[in-house]
Amino acid sequence: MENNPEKSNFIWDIVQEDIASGRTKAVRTRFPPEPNGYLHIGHCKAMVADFATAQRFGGLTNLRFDDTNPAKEETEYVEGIMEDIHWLGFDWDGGLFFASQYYQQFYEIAEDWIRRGLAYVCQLTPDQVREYRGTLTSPGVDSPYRNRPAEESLDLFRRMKAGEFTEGSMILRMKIDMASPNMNMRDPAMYRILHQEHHRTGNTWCIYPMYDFAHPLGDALECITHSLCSLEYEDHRPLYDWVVDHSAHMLPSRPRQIEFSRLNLTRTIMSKRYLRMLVEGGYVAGWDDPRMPTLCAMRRRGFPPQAIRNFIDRVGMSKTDSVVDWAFLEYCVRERLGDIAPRAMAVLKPLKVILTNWPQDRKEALTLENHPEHPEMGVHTVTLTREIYIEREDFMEVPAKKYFRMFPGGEVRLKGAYIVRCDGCEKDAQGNVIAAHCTVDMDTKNGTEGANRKVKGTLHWVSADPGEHVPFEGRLYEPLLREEGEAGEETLAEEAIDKKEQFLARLNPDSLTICHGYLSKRLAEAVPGQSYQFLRMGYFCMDPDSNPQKPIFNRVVGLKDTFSKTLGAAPQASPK
RNA sequence: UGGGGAAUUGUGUAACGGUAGCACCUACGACUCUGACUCGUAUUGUCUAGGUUCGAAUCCUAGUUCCCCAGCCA
Repeated sequence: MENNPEKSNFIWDIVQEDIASGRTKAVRTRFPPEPNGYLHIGHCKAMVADFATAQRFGGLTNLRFDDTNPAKEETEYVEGIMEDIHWLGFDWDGGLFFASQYYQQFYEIAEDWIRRGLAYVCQLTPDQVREYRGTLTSPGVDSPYRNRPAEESLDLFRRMKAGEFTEGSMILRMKIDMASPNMNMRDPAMYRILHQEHHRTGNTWCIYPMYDFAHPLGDALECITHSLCSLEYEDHRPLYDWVVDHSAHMLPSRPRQIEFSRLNLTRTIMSKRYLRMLVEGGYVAGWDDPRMPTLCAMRRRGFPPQAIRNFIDRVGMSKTDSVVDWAFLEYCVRERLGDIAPRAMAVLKPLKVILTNWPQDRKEALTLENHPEHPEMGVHTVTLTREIYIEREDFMEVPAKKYFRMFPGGEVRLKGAYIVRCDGCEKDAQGNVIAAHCTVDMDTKNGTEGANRKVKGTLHWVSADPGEHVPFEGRLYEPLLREEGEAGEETLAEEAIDKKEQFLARLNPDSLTICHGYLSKRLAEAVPGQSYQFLRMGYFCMDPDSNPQKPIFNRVVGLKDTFSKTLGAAPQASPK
């Protein structure tokens, strides 16, 4: 799909031109995550941009961990990120790299710059640096250290490296232009002192390069032709080019940065900071809580990787700020699962139904197809007994308009079994319906001539016989955030409330619903990670925390439901 | 009030001076032993105002709105 020659995008057009002009010989891209957290759906767009662009032009993609800040980075994340990339079906055919492996080369370039008067050691305090930087509308002021002799900076820089100074006492800065209208060009920091153990280089270094210095150099060192990144780096591009240009004599190539818009999703937060808050504040069960937008969470929830790739491909690539509807992702998931997920019957919120004319001990095995469109996927059997469970919402004592499920006096088909007529229901002392009574039309068994009679409704069901079903826990998910403009959100406009509170107030209290139901017995053989379509209820994936005593299924996504909308539209008098 | 970007239906994205298309969403209908799937139909769009042109989403001019930038984060 990403190689469809019919479809292009502005990035591929640029690459194409670069190839045509001879500027680019062999396309090479890089995917450069910082190992300071888990990848989320937003990263997929960058991943597809990087990997698919190279694939399209027969090039290679490097995986490069941008590990220039030891304070935030951990090996755990390196491993998680690699797992997620592979899960999505990508491979770093260009090789695996770490920015930290270039520390020595970066250092040599830095010394070269100092000698050439392109960098200096600055001993302003962090606060002073900020003051000297000026503002968006007023130019900055030169640091008093800006024109110190190169030998002095060189000596200081070497002693910085040797660990003689404390964190924050000095930095190495590029000497560009403190009056530049582009804030990034106002003598940006190249190196800061960090007495921190690095997850790969240990204590070898105590000075660490900044992104703006390390990234372009890493790209150039790896002969990256097209360095793709998100829009907020647009005004770093002049700096990116400056860095490459001023060390060109020490670099093998001249990369080009191209920016594209990030992926945003409705009712989803993508900021690492807020995601961390959710995890650490206990609002979710962890980084892989199925409500999270992280890839490990989506994997656990049961999103097929192919669906995510299709989604990203369809969202497209542009420079327009955009927010994609969550429903579009769900569509892609349904499309994929609809094709590959075996069908099964499971009742989420059970209501007992007694088939009054069915003999007490009669058990009848019935055959159900595993997939209506893929007969090669085979069949499975279910057992009909006198007492069964149906979905609570499939029964109404007083039927709503256009309701063609079970109600007294009405007929429905039990999927794969018989047509039954409902005769009435039992209630408890509070008036709640606790069971429905039906008569089976014995001439309508699935597959026989009599079954061809048309009835409007077909219900899924599970035998109530303990030997014929498995109790399970179903976890139903909704987006983590409330609908935009939903009731309760208007209060958030108050300036008085701080950002964190505003965010927490947007949390959807109904993002997780747990229900206890029954699986048809065949699902006892399910394994974690495997997805099924529970007939009429949606796609479900067995959770890794499942055990044979208590299977747990996550609802990946519901089926498209046009009926409940019409039901919801017409106000109902009937109690829940 | 500095600099850098972006504006095409409710959403996302095409159209590269020549019929504004596709997908999602929505609505209605057909089909159906899943109110699913599938199929069909329909509504809604070029930020504004000028200009160039036989012809403008596209080129020009002026404006409007939105996003990003003042980390020793990436």
